[in-house]
Amino acid sequence: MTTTAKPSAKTKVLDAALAVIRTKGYAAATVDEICRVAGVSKGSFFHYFVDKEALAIAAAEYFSMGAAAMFDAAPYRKEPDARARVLRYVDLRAALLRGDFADFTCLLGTMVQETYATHPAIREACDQHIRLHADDVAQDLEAAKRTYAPDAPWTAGSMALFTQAVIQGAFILAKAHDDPAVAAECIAHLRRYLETQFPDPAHH
Amino acid sequence: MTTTAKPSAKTKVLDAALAVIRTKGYAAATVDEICRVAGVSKGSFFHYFVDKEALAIAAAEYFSMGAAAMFDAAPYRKEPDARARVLRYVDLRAALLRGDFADFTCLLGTMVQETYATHPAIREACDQHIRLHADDVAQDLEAAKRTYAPDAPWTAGSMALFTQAVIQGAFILAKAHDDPAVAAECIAHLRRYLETQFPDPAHH
DNA sequence: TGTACTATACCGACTAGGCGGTATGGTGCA
DNA sequence: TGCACCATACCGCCTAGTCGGTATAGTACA
Repeated sequence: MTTTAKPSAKTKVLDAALAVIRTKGYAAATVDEICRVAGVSKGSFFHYFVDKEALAIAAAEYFSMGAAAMFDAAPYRKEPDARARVLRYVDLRAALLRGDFADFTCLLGTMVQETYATHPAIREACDQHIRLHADDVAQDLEAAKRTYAPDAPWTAGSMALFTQAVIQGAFILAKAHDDPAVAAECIAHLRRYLETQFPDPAHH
Repeated sequence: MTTTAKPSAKTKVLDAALAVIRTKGYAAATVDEICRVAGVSKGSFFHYFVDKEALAIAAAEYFSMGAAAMFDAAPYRKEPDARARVLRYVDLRAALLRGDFADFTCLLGTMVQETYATHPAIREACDQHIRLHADDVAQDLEAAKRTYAPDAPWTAGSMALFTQAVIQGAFILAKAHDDPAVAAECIAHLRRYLETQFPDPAHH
């Protein structure tokens, strides 16, 4: 994709919003700072977004669409076996833990923590996009379940949400300890759980 | 304990801070609102806390100590078998998902998300207290591992952090979907994982 | 016992600055 | 000429934090 040819002011604001909000949260992210980081005037900002809350909702969608495009284009998608696809998805999530926290942590999880009670529209947007991604994961899980664990006592949807919970929680612990390695360990446990729930006949 | 006889202004502020920060996050929680909820003047607030950041750090400790006392007094602590103790801890975490989100979600996870980059002292306090609790869990896990899974490829410490990650992530998903049941499902998966990692000879 | 002094707990009006948001006007392109 | 886009100056409110002060209780000493 990389539509870096002519980044419009709107796109620059959205990119800046991702960076700033992921670093300091929604409430502490000021419109002025987002404009400064975007290299855009306040007039431009309010030309595209009626208020700060609207930016947050747009940023949630922007983040979600970007992530979806990225996962959709990832090589693991071509893996024919559903079980392997699930595990490779988890491996990809672990491999993404590089660079600053603002580069790999989840905007949705960060925002919803502090807005769920005060900004219902933001909460709703975060929920929607988290579930959009979880549904993608659930499709692979469903396929893998049919083949490898047809009688498992959980649904693919529930397992998909669990994967997202582990990832979100891993981000929190990593931020707290200031070390992405903590998140990697958590994802390793998630992988082990999935392996046990989808017993591989080849390794039996 | 229940020293509810004469709640000092300081204690009232700390209780109010827990409620307000868990509802709207650190940045959006204003000193004025915390004072209002506490029924205390602003003068009292700054008599006990040099600034808002100091309150956050004190609140982290207050929350942590309260939680530690609660878990320490919980009946599952008397369970002689370490494996059962671990599982009953998880069951307790699930049982606690009652009432408003501000009643059962974690202050530390909420605060660290939005302060890790901007308030190092708060980040440090959250990390310290998360790990304090994780260390308690790790002790039971270590004992269970010795008996039920001596050759498992993970450490008790790593597994303890994983349990906390699942719980933190479960809170995020529950807030996003506005339904604590989501968190309960996640914790059920965590329980299943622990069961597989500590194979029970009785059920074999 | 009474009195002077000190320390601690607490109060609420106030300030200075930062905040989200607005008003107005300029610029480039159809 | 009109419109989309962008810039700057500005506004009013809200914020964390300050400051001068009061109430209460304990202590020292005659």
